[in-house]
Amino acid sequence: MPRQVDHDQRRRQIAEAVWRLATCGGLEDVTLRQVAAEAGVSARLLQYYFGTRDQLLLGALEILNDDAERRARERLAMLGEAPGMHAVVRGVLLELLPLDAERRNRHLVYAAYFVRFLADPALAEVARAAPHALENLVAGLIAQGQELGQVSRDIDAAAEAAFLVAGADGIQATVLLGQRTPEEAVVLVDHQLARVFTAAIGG
Amino acid sequence: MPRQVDHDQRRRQIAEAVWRLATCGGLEDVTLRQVAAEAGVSARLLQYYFGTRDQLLLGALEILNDDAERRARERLAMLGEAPGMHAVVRGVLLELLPLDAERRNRHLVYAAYFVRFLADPALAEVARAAPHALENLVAGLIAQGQELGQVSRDIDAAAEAAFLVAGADGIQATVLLGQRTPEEAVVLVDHQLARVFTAAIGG
DNA sequence: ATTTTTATGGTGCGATCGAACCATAACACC
DNA sequence: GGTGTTATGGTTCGATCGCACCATAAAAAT
Repeated sequence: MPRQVDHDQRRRQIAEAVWRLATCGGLEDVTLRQVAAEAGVSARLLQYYFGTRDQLLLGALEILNDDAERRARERLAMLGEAPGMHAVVRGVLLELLPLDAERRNRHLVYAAYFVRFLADPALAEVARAAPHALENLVAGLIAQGQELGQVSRDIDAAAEAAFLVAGADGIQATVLLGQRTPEEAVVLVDHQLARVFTAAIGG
Repeated sequence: MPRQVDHDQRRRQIAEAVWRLATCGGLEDVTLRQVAAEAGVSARLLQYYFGTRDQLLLGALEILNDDAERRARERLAMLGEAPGMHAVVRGVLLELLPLDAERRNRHLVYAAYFVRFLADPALAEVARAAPHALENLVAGLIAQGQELGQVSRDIDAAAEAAFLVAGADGIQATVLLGQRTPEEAVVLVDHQLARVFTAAIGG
């Protein structure tokens, strides 16, 4: 059935236009007419595929989230088999940094949506799940590292995971603002990881 | 001269209306008419005191920054004389957390402006200075702590300062999103501080 | 072959936006 | 007591917004 594919491709084409506009001028620049022009379709099509403007913003965010999760899984799979706790945690944290255009734009879009997350319940639900799941994932990996002797028993896995994720998130913002290069950001993350994991970086 | 006072009070009154609207719906809700209604003045007055809408957004941000710096100095001064490195660093980091309505609203406004920081050069300049200055301040305090024997010589002051500030910034976001209570945020920051500073919290 | 569904473009309407413009009290200055 | 300057309200205009509505070609279903 090529129909569902076409349908999803159209939605993606429109969603990408939303992202581009949001990264440049925030959500206030994401007007139906501008999105239509950016996507190269008629404004009527936005209504057809998404409905109202709020639903368009919500839909574009859902597609972005799906992309983020899929790409993260791909990159983690590229670490090879049995990658080791250190490498996996590193991979998760690096996913939060704007190391390439794709991740940079993704986090810019999240920033544009941020304030709306607090007011709009529908958006809040979409954004609520991800960060907490990330922390738990990292906490679990650190705890596993403790059982394998790669991490000291002295450290609090949950507290350390929360601060690592939060730190990566904060460093992300500084990179987006141009106050730090992506390379410097990676060095900072690795510095903290080296403290938590006794083994060296190269697995 | 009561005139300058009146002038600044009017600007502040209008700026506060901008902040309130920005925290609720982002910058797209900050329309001239809405700001005028929220501030209880006529729309004409916004033009009189700020000019165009862009200048209004810029002016409101400058007033917010002045407030932030002044309040931070006040709170740091409240630590008493000779507060110790640990307490000062803690005070700086806690200033980044939304521990009360004032700081919460302040960081919400920053979040609403964030994307625009990247596109608008005038706004970028206002936002560029603060974070880097904070990191350098914390790095200097940690280095002082090393000379006083309160901090181990093994740690990298600059790298640790950067990650502490970034971590506090990331934790701030989780608190704003309601994923963590302010109390939990303080615990997380203190956990990291206790690692860096060998002495106990209570100075 | 006809009828329904899908996919697309265009147009128009009421509301709102930013900003320029006009009017005028209140006060300052000489 | 004129005479500017400051501080304020109101009105209006062209542009744009979100969106409802209408038309229709292509495809699917019957």
